Amino acid sequence: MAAPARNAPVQMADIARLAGVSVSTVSRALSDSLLVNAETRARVAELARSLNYSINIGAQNLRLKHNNTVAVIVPYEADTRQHLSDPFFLSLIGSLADALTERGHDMLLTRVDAGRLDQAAQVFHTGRAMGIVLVGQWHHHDQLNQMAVRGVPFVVWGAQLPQQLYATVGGDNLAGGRLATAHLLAQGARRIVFLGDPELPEAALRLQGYLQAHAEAGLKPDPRLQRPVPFVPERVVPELDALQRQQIGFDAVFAVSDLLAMAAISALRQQGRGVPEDVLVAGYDDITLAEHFIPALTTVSQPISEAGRMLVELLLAQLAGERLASRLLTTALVVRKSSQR
Amino acid sequence: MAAPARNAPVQMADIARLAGVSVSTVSRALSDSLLVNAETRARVAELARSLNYSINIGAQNLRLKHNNTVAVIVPYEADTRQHLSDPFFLSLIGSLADALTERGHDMLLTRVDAGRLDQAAQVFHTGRAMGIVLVGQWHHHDQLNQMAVRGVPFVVWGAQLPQQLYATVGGDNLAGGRLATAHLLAQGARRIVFLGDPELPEAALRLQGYLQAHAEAGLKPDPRLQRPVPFVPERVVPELDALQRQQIGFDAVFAVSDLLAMAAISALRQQGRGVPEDVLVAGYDDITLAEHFIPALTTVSQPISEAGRMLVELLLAQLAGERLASRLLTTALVVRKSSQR
DNA sequence: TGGCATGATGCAATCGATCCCAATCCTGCG
DNA sequence: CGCAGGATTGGGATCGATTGCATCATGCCA
Repeated sequence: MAAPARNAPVQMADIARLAGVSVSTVSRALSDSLLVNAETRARVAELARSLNYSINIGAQNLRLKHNNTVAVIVPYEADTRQHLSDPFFLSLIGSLADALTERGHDMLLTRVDAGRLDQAAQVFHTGRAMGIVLVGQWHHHDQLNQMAVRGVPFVVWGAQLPQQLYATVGGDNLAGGRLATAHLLAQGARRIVFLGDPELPEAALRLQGYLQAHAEAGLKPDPRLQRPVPFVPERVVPELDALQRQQIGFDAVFAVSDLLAMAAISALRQQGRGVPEDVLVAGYDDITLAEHFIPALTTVSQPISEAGRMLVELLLAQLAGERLASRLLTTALVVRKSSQR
Repeated sequence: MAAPARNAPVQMADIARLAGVSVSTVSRALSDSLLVNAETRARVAELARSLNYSINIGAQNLRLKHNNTVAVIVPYEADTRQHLSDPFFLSLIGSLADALTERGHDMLLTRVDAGRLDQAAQVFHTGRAMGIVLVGQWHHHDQLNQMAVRGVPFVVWGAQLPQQLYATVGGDNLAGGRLATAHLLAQGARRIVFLGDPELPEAALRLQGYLQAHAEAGLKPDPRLQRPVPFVPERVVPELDALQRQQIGFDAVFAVSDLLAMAAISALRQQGRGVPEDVLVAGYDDITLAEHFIPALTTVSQPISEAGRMLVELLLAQLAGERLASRLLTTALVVRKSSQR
């Protein structure tokens, strides 16, 4: 058994003493500097290994004034005390973790109150992270512009807005909304419910796509079919019930997230209406389960792992001084059972 | 507009100069020390606020030799290059993020090759984190015991094993397996397929529960019904096809994860067998979608957010010097459509 | 009026690394 | 034999904070 080096945070000084050299030399040796004699270098390296030494990153960062951790910040709505649960965001976090690990960066996962989004900058100002990836929907354009002006390096997953001073990566929400809607129309649907909160830039763009598709088909959708529900599955049932009560007919549903779409299908079932027999449904995100859901869910896929890589790439570019433009990722319609009679 | 403090990492020295006092005083003032005159204290605080100063955590940690970030480590299988996608683990990560945020800790999310699990300790030895939460299935009991011996503070989400020197938090897998199986038996099933890889301690325990339930009912399950599939939905189809080809009949399926269960339902559909009419199915985890799946999925729920809190609690206790025992979280059977004729 | 307790502040060492600037040793050449 | 110059190595300042101890002014009491 190896020595149980219990309370022994080995450090350079220890190695130096044991090797009979100075800390300077140890430091150089461990960073493979050619300035130190090959033999000494080997001896020090060996000693370090056998002592199970690992450098103190904090001290190193302080001295070098650098830092390779990236903060991934997920805002939450303080009022709903909403927890981290939407599969899409979780997947995005997973993909960010993968992308960052691949490039040798650490990932700090933090949550902040969406109302105090400027707090996000703290993680940068305190030197905990070199840059920030902001994940999630938000209504806080201005706060973000402020942060950008203050020189905080960050990128955002979300929609592109006019006058934005920061870089975003996001799916092409307009195209996505248009694709899904056009598909439903092509399948014969004429009264398509839109489920989503247009207060959020991403949902708003999808709604625009929805309207555009109608226009292209020479149709004008009934505005009563646009139902502003937040990203909360529980809110879907009452919405559909309301439609029924108000006798507003519909033959299809386009939801801004798969979670909402699935909740809708389930609610329709309760009402005794089958999908896709009676109502066609399309969702958004293409989460893992969309495919396995019954009926398999037609949806707009967002390239999640590309999103992670892209966000990281943009952030790193920004840190390197370049200023890359925002990226619009192409979204694709995935046609499955739920939208085909 | 506030001054765009572009490249100005304000620091104590700056405040000191502007306030006409020494850094010592600033340091004390900002930490509300009674040693400094109330008036000076206020002046310094005000100055700090107006300069938008925030302390450099790295330097502070170095000096104080403390640290409040916790590393959450998700091992991955190097061969499958498996990405972070299982909803259950992602949810667990979410709940950990919540629990840690609540207690004011930072969360470092890291991935390591499951084969080199000892690398996990690096994050501690380099001083990046004060402790570790290890998430996910593993076959690496020994490496973990090693880490424990070396004094690395960590807790594990997983099964309790004999001779383990570290603390775990996990669902009561035995009870879970027993509950689900007993329920299926009570519904009249007699030949229940078990889908899961018993190489993983958690799945093994669920299998044990499966066997126990049979024994309690005075039944002996056909061993050919135990199908070792990894946590990968794609592997389910061939498995069920094989059963069909080999003419091994069955009237129910118990899968060790909801993802597998859903894949199974979908595969059965392909074979032309309905759930629950022809085959009863139960899953495990109770992920968000289990409820919305059609048919709604009977499953064993694991208290995810409690899990997050518990893991954090155990880790913090360990860091405080106490050594709390491992925790077995009670699992509950959630009966839904998929298991009821 | 001198002595001393008390309150407020500053100096300088320290945390664990890095790296500039010597200092030392060795070798080769004039 | 002396010295230039290269190869190694060490000393000590530094990164941005914290804190023990010294210092200094003040006020109170004998």
